[in-house]
Amino acid sequence: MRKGEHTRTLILNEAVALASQVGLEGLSIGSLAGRLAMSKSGLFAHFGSKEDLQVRTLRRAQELFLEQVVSPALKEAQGLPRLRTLFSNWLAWLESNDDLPGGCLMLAASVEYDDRPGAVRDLLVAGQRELRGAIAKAIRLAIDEGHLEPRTDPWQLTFELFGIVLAAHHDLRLLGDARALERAGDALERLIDAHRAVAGN
Amino acid sequence: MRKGEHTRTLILNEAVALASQVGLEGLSIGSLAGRLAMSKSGLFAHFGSKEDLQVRTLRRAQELFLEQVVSPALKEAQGLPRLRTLFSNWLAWLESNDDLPGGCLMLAASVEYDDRPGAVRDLLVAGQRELRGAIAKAIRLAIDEGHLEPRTDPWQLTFELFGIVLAAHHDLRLLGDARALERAGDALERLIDAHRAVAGN
DNA sequence: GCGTAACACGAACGTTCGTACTAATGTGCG
DNA sequence: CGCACATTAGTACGAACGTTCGTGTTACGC
Repeated sequence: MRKGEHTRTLILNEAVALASQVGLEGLSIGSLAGRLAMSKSGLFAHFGSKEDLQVRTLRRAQELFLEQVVSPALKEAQGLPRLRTLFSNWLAWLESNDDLPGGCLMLAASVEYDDRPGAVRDLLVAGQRELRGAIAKAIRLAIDEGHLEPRTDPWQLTFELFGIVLAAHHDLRLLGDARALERAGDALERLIDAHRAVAGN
Repeated sequence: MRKGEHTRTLILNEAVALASQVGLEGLSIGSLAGRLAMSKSGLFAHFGSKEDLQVRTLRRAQELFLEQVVSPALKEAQGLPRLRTLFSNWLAWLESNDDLPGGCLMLAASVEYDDRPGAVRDLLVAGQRELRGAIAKAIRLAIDEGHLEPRTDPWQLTFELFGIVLAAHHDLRLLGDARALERAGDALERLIDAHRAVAGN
């Protein structure tokens, strides 16, 4: 009973790493089993289907993102400190190759499944909506704290901040440009600054 | 001699459309042949290998992008008019589902191949470098024309503008958010405005 | 209009894919 | 220790993959 869940977690961690490189569709049960030195059928028994494996893998990645990016930011004080921590954690997440040697799995899967209806896509959309909501909420709190201008549109600013993260991910992964993080940091800071309240922090 | 090239063009156009939905890796010779009502082997004869098909498909997409986005912009006057046209064409390209029912193939392939060395990745990187250079050059010209502040960093601004396009593509495709283009337009305008020279256009 | 080269086809190859069954392990409780 | 069950391995399947080959069938230059 307990052994099973343990190995399943082991499988999912490896699945996250592998899928970040070859994509959720390219993630094959055979190659995953090979990496873990176990049989294909033995691994498959933990999941009812490939789609189930894909969904669980994606959920594991979302968990990791929550643990490493969102939750630590929520421990910071409301307003700009929290907002800044959120995005600096996010940039660190893009760079960290511990769990995701192939880049952010959610971003990769978003492109891969934007045209493929199904459970994976639904999960991606739900996760994205949740994240966007969290960012917008953090912005709203920063407005309430008097850090950002009251006329700031939280959803628009969320959109633009997200774009900077996407650009950083792209340049980091495809172009291997180490300056991408620096550029992203500058861009974030300037964008926030443009919405700063006059007497703000 | 001529017949062959004609059908090959037909194949590549269909390949671009299909690959935009399922990715360059998901693009299978069998399904592509099925769409064109021709045999798998007959289609394969036009390309020495699958990688060759992938490379040619990507090149065709790059051609289309040049024709529909970059070239028309180069006909505009140097400076902000050209820069604005470039990005408004780009946003229209993201939206247009004529040739690319599954979104921009280059953006999809960038995520798919950011970890896969080979001819496809090399072509992607080269195309991206070329595009970035063209944008940075357009920005430099806008500075020379006195439209943008001289202290503007062309590469940094290129990075940030590109991020807005990425965010638009993401929201448009994954979330199906129709407001994405509007948001992107606002963001682009405000970003350009922030770098506008005091006596600028 | 004929001959030849270019083109398309169908069949088959070896592999790998996801999945289904069955048999042999291994684990943990009484 | 031994029983019951959860967990792994083994094997087999049909389908799809990229690729090769041999053979018809068109199109085009002379």
